[in-house]
Amino acid sequence: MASDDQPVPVFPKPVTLRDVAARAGVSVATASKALNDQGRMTAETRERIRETARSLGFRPNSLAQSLLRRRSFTVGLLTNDTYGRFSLPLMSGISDALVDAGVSVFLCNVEEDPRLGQLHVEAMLDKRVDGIIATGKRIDRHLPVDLSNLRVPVIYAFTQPDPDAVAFVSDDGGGARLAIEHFRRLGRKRIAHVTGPASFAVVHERAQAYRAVLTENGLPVIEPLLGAWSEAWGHDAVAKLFDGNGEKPDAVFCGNDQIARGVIDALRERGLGVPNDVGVIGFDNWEIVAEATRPPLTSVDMNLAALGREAGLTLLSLVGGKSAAPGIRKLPCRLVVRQSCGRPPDG
Amino acid sequence: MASDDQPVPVFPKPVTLRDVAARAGVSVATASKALNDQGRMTAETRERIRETARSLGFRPNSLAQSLLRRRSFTVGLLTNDTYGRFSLPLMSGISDALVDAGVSVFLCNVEEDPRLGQLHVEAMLDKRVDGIIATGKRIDRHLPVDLSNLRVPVIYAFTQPDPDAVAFVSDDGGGARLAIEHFRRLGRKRIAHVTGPASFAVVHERAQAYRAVLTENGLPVIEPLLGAWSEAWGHDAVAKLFDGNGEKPDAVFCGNDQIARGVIDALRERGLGVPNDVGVIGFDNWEIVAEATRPPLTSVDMNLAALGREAGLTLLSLVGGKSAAPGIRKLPCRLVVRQSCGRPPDG
DNA sequence: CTTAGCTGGGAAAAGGTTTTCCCTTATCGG
DNA sequence: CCGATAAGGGAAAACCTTTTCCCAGCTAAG
Repeated sequence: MASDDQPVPVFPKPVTLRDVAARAGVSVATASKALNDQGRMTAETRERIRETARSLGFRPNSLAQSLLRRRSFTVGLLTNDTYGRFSLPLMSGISDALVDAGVSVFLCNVEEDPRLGQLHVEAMLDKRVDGIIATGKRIDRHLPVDLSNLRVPVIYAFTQPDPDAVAFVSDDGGGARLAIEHFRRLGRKRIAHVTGPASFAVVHERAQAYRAVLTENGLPVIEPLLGAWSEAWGHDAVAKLFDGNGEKPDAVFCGNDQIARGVIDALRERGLGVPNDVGVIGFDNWEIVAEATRPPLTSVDMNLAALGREAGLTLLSLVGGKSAAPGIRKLPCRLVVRQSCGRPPDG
Repeated sequence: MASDDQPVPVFPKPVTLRDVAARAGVSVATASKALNDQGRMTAETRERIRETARSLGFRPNSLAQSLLRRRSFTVGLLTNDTYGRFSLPLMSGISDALVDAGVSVFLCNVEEDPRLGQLHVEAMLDKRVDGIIATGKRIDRHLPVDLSNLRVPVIYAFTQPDPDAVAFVSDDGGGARLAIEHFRRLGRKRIAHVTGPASFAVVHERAQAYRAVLTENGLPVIEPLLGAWSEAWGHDAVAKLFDGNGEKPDAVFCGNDQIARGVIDALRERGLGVPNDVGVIGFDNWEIVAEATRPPLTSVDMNLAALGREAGLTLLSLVGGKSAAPGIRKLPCRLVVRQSCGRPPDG
């Protein structure tokens, strides 16, 4: 009585199926059936109910549906990639694959904190997610959580904790091949490889592909230079490659775009032109870096969005009760050609 | 009969409160009360029920709780920041503020697609999110969706669609002040400003602060150079600033870290040393860029995680029925000092 | 011994939807 | 006109939890 005027904004009560039914003069059962194309009734009744629902702005309460169907139409995405460089493109692909099925995605960044990971996983399970997708920064950089023996299906993207898990990763060996073959086709003869630390599995996988392609083609193999994933390392590596007395490389395949950036800067400092004197290819195709490089950097793209799509669709089929063979699925990379290797294809 | 052996993994049925109650020999009502510290019963009964729940691994079904409480303990985060450079730190802050309240976050990237935006917002509302946080790439870069008159509270972070909305943004003017004051304290006299396009509100806000601080201190104002948010523009801007005949700047305040990067590279090409000849400060403190710059870049950090925290907490109080004054809340930036201005504070 | 009051615990409704089963009425063939 | 059948629609259970009563039994005061 004292205060009819609330300053707090009051939100209207959602309209329920019951409201629709009452307004249309039928039972909730009939209303439900009308809206879901179930049961039998005259076309007019069905249409009348639908029209009523429309005019009232009825939207079924997903919580009630989920409770009954034992499916929440949500999935969880776990990541520890703070800046989202990998996980966001992945997320886009996943979301893209799932949005049409009406599935939404909980994103949880667990950093490297097992406690936080545990907390988020429990929150997801309590919310009855239909499944979980776990990503890492790299295939052998796992999340600080144990997801085995959960009550829901789990899919790994860009990481693989154990051989029995269902995992989608990029074919890094294939990506390396793509790069080296590209150099070869352009006539490059002495191709070097500057990459990240030995502690990463992909470093070895790519190095192996690098050696294989060169050997297959009778080109000299320069022992890959392992270092950090940084620009600074790219810079230093150029010193090792170009400051000696031996024959100099005419191409450098880099483990990521930042290394490539450092390599290009260092080459410029030595008066070597890219792409004329030396061709450079990066990895990751991190557009914001690759495009800003001078010249714009040709780079191997891991197709993360596509990878996310596949992971999303597979999770969906798992949720639907189908089974999926355990193990790794490698998805192909693609080469994005810019101007750091010379002779772009169309021009 | 024909096939007892399913190859599909079968997930165990979740244990319900009913199971706990049956096992403990009480009614579900009593079981519920025992677990929620409600109602009256002997301490032994309560403990027995709790022990039973523990041993059975009971976790309450969040969907059922939500249905009853009319709160889903989820919020939606809308963004159009594909690479997540801004939205991921924001997300971390939000998540951090909400996880203790048991709230999970749906992340939706709507790109620039109104249809996708609509789709995601409807999915969120159907899932009965308790509220929505909308972010943009910049304060005047809005999402392609209309969030007014929704059934749930909405908070904007890093963007503000209209003056009546509740919005949290960084204090870009204050950030600019921080940078210029820093230069001034270090004794820089001719401070230039190279920034983004005129179409961004923050460009003007920062430029105004830039002019104000210089004027207050009797230092010369060099008309800010507006261009793109790119390295290339930073590069070009140096030509405009340093290739003429007039007196040269001894400091450049840049609109983002990429511009700063371009500026530093261009200065180096002209034989000008950073920080000795020219000091440089960036904006955004995008660590992966700022730290890789040579020398490492001093940069204004927008405290996005803190901003996300505030936004999250405010949304929570709004959901709790409290009200929040409409309008913008500006949160302070901070200056992260590295080596691009000379004389770091401690050493 | 009666009655008020407390204690421990349970029955049932509520939340919103879907689905199964049942009932009523109309239609049709004979 | 009778019985069978189909058509249209409704009642109620189910999903799982919380919360509001309510009841039975006991204690203590009068």
